[in-house]
Order: sequence, then C-alpha cells, then structure tokens
Amino acid sequence: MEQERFKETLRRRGLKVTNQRLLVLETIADRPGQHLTAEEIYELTKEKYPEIGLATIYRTVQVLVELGVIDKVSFDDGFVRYELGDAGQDSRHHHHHAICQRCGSVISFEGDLLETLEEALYDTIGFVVTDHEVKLTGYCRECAKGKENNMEEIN
Amino acid sequence: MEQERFKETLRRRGLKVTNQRLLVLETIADRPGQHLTAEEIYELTKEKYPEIGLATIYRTVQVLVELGVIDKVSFDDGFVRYELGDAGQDSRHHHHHAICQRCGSVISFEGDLLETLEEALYDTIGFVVTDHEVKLTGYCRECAKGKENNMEEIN
DNA sequence: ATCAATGCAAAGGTTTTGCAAAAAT
DNA sequence: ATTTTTGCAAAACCTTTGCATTGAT
Repeated sequence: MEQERFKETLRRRGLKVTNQRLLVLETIADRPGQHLTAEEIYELTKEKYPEIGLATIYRTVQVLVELGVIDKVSFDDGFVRYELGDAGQDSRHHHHHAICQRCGSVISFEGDLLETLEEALYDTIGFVVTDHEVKLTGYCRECAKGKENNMEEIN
Repeated sequence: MEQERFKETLRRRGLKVTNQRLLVLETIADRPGQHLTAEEIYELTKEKYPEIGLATIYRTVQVLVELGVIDKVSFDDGFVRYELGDAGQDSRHHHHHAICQRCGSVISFEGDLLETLEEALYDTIGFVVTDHEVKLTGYCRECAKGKENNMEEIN
C-alpha cells in the first residue's frame, strides 16, 4: 500500500517512522483537492491523535515538503497551505490553480502547456526547471455574473 | 512625466497626494527588476525621508497594489515582495519568475503563452481570468553545474 | 475646516525554537 | 544505548491596528 512507500522513504533518509508523521500525511491524503492550512491539519489530526502539538504539524509538513510528498501553495490570503503532491506521476507537476478574487474559491486544473517554455528557458539561460506553479486570478462563473450587476464596486 | 499620472490616479480615487506615497513609489520604480520586501522598501525610503514609519510602508504598498501600480509577489521565502507592475502595457500581465531553489536568485522573463489556457478555462468552467502568475522552480545555470558535483547532498 | 494619512507603540497572527521527556532504531 | 522526535511554552517574525497628531484639500 501507499503508506509502506512513505515509511520506506522516511527510512531511506534516516528519518524515523512516527505515528504523528503517518497521521499528518493521512490527514492530507484523505482530502484530495483540498488545500489545508497548518491549523486545519492540526485540528483534523487531533481528532485521531489528541495529544499532538501544533509545532509537530509545522515540523512534519516541512519534512513532507522536503520529501516531495506534499506541496506548499499560497493563495495570498495570509495562510500557507498544503496539498498532496502529484509527484511520481511523470516526474513533472501539472497541477494549477484558479483563484476567484471575489469569493476566494479555488479551482484546480491540469495542464502541461509549460513544457515549451521550460525548454526555451533551458536553451536560453541554462535554467533547469524542476517544478512549476501557475496561479490564475479572476472571477469564477458565479462571481463574474454578480460583477455585472455591481459595476460601482469594481470601478 | 510618470509621477503626474500617479498623482492623478490618487486624486481620481479621492486619495491624498503625500510625500510618503510619492517616495515609496519612487523607491520601487527606481529599481526595476528587483523584488523588494516591505522592510527593504522601508530602509531605502528612509534614506530620503528618515521620519517615515514602517506602518506607512505597509499601508502604502497596499494602496499601490490596489491601484495596480505595483504587484505583490512571493517566492516562498517567508517574505511578501513588491515590484513595479507591468500594467498599462496591454491589459494583461506577461511577466513571470524562475526561482533557483539552491541560491535563491530570481530571473524574470516575459511570456504570453497562457492565453490559450485562459480561453479554455472560460469556455469550460466560465472562469474569467484577470491576472496570472507563473512561478518556476529549479536550478539556475551556476547551481545546476554545482549540483552535478554534489549528488550526496541531493539524494 | 474637514477628512485622510502618518508615526509610534501595542497587539495580532502565524511560524519557529529551546528544552526536557518520550519514542524509535 | 543512541539519536531523533515530540509537546509545551516562549520567542521570533511579519503585518495590522488604535489613536493622537500632522498634513492635504
């Protein structure tokens, strides 16, 4: 199963397999498509392991990010958020976000149209891309509708 | 000159033209291509106006972002940064960043290959894109070189 | 004269750190 | 037995806010 691979990854790096690490990953893995803050991960993990501390959450997500198991994302709302990484798929990440600037909803979508850009970057300045993040801002369908009725607010 | 247009923008919004606002914008505008933190803007602006307070910097960059004069960017190093906006060019921003994960250097580049993606997003889910940000992570030429000689560190 | 903007200091919120105790190898 | 990890509380950090004063219109 998936968890065995994670334990193996920890051991390979000389890190210890702890209940806290397994549970934090489980919390995130059980909610694909969500983008959890440290505080949210803390509250959710406490349901299964009430004695866990917030500092452990911070230390654990740091480890998980370093291992490439989860990704760090930010939607500029003052919180750093974490989501399951799409590592292991085909070595590149193709997972992006569209953030509604009115209601704050986040839509995730796939797309691999950055490959030509990445090749060009390597050819011109020698930059080797290992990861990329595309963040689109705008208005989701609902809010785009509402916007038309509220032009005073916008301009 | 450029500054007149800024004063005009402030007035049009009912905001007052103050020395602090002019100087903060000048600090940023004088350093194209740099990505300054609030603290850096504070230190630099203090050279010209020693009595300015850090709170004013925070309040001013907030205004400048709202006016679209500067953009807020983050390279996940714990600082929010600001750079001159490329607004006014042709209504869309085409300015992106490649961040070296070893040395932290940031390379800015242009590119408008997101248009097809944005059209597709509108056609499929009705999302109206007003801005976009592309963040590439990887290794700059120098660090990519160094990496080959230091595989222990990486794996 | 009016109302917005500033500076300072204090408060706010998230994230990190020191350290002794507990757990994993 | 050794070394890492944890939990707690305190500290650090960036950012925001309250308020009296100053400054712009």
